[in-house]
Amino acid sequence: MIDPEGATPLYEQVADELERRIRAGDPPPNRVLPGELAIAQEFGVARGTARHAIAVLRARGLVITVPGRGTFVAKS
Amino acid sequence: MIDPEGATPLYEQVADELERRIRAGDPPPNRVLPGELAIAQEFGVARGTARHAIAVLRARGLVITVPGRGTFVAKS
DNA sequence: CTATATTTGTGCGTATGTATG
DNA sequence: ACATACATACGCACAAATATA
Repeated sequence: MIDPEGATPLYEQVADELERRIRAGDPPPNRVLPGELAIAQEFGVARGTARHAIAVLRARGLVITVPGRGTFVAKS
Repeated sequence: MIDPEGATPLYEQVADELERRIRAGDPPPNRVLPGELAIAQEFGVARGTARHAIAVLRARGLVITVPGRGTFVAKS
């Protein structure tokens, strides 16, 4: 699922996978995404990489991050 | 005692010092360790660093943490 | 039963240092 | 010089569990 040796950056691979899930309705709109640590652990990457992936989703308008609360799936 | 400039990470230095105390019987088995905030203040580190140090002690099997109660010295 | 205080759990934001390609 | 990735460390805020008044 995640290929550390691949040409595309890890944070992009993680972002793509998370986007795939969101579009599949997991998690649904207005629900929180797993936290940075949870994502980092699941994908076996550093927290910074998980953060970077979330930033990509934010740039894509898929999620909204609220400091101290979490990252929510934007209502499409 | 704690060297912020040292090569070894702060959380490890704190963990080592706490282990030294535990082995010296302070605190004794089944007694609670100082809380994360107390440890952080005493050593002049952030709470996250104190948490990390406690996690190390837990991994070493020296302490057991109970949410909402505290961290206890494991009976050796 | 409710309220409060304490402690751990979680989550985010940020900064710095190191290593690699 | 730059991008990627990891590790460490700081801070802040809120949630959950526990104990007690």
